[in-house]
Amino acid sequence: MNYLSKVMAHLILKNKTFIELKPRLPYNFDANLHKPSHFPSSDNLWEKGKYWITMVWSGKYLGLKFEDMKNKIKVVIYSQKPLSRGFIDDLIPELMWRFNIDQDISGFCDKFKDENMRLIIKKWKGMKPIASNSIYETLIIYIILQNATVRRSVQMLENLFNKFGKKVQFDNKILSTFWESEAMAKSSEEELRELKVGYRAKTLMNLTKQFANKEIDEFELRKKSRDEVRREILKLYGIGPASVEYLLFGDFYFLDALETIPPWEQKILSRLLFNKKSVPSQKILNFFKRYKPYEKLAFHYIWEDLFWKRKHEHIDWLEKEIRL
DNA sequence: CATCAGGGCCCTG
DNA sequence: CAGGGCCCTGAT
Repeated sequence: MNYLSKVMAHLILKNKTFIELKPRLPYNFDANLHKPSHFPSSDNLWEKGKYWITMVWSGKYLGLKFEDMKNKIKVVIYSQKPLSRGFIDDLIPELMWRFNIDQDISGFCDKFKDENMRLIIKKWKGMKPIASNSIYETLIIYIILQNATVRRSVQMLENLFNKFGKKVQFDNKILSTFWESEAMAKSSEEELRELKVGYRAKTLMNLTKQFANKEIDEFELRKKSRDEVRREILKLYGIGPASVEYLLFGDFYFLDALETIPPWEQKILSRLLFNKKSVPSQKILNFFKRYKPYEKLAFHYIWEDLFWKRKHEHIDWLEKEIRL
């Protein structure tokens, strides 16, 4: 296969399987499937009440379409060929986990009555952390976030998609997919560097090999406590306190895990909460203690509320803190 | 032009 | 435990 035909070949996913998921209430479809603070990537697409994302699962490339049906979620699973009953039976619990369909956060939504949080909860009640991806894929994203501006992170991820992933066509969309760790493990640090990932090539390769060698078991990790997960993940080369902070909340759904505030978030929260240029991060951490045991979830509500606002109103000071 | 910092982390001394 | 180096890119 020559280079051109590889680039052009989209997988056509025309087989459809319909399922319905029943989310635990309170549940907010749009606030869960779209996080405006995240950078855009070509493996997913959101519009009000609808969400498309690709998935690599058990060696198959899938397209998922979610639709908001009030208190249930309609999911269409697109695939190249019909899916077996067994395949679907394995997939459903994974969707339940990845899209955090069943977590109960009513304790948080009902508990806090301070003026600021009350108004934010009123808007976003039912917003939860969402992994959307496997832990391998998520760690890749965290690595390309490190020490880079948004534009560069986007560029790195798209380069990786184009080299190692596929393009799939379903429901009139063409989206990128991630890849299986084995595909990247066959590559080399030098080849990765050509994709402009810089010194992260070493980190990506290292991580990829550990997954390809099955040294990390995502499903076992999900059963462990917050501190066990933190310890295990920090052992990984290239994953430090900032990345693990995101991971514990965003992928393992620990709602209290708030221990470090990265510098750029510190600047934004200093302004938002204290109307000052730079407040010590300890002071910010102390502020969130009032939301115990939901410190990180409270952070998430405040953070995403700000970025939802940014979608339809210009916030001058915020724009200056977001380095594109 | 050159220099520098940026959604960090590792390694060294 | 502080601080230099790391790839690349756009800002200054």
